[in-house]
Amino acid sequence: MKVIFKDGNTYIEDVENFDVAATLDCGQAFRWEADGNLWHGVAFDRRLKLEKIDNTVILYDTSEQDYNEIWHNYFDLDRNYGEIIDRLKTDERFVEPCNYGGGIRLLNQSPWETLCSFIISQNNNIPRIKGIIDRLCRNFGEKQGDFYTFPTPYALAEKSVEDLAVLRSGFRAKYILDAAKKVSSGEVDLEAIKKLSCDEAREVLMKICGVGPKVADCTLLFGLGFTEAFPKDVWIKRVMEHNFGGNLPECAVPYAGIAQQYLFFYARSHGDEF
DNA sequence: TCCCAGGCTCTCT
DNA sequence: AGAGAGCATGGG
Repeated sequence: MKVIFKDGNTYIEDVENFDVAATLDCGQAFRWEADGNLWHGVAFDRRLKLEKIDNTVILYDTSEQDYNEIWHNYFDLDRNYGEIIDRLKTDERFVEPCNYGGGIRLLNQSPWETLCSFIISQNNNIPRIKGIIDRLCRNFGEKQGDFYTFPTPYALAEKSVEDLAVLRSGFRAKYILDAAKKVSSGEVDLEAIKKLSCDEAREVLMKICGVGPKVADCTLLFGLGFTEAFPKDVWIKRVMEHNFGGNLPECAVPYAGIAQQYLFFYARSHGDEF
């Protein structure tokens, strides 16, 4: 991999295991849209347009500083996915999922946005999750040029369930507010729990009303860097039943969250029995 | 129309 | 501890 800054763009050349479309559309983040081969979205209060041409990922209008401070880590470019995939493939059942989804990279997202987004995700479908998050940003985020930032927990903590009716998020509104209150008050310190063990951090997150094991594990995995977190949604539960007898094989345990992404992506398009 | 969605809380055993 | 109802809303 080689990173070049030229004409105001960032070019990531010879990049391995980076399928831009799969990474942005596999259900780990909800603020990315495709316009043909070009993807655009917002993360960490910055707008980004990107696409992959041949084996180069181009981040448009991105300074060296933004790349170094935001996008390099956001796209998890320090991780060697090839090694992880090789290890997973020592178990036959991971071969097809890895071949199919091996271009998915974990997005290291903002902890608060991740927590809030996956609270909204519960018992919901991806198109509607995106719609609710879009309305959340438009109504309570900050307008910056042609986009809206993700609202802070402080901005949301002072709102009421009635205020949030514009989101049409149903029973989840009260959960969003409880999360906003606990995070903004420091009762749940999203930075501090990065230093805890995965189990301890999960326990803290679950103090929020509306955060159970699944939402907590998504937050741990996509927002707090715990690759051993293993979110179990309806798809993964079926995959685990049908193919793994309920337990992950040893080779997947340290990277359970990454393995989970491959299994989720594969199962959604191929069905859960393989 | 019906079923379901990247679940969780509450209640009842 | 485990099972089941109810939850808001709208996409397919």
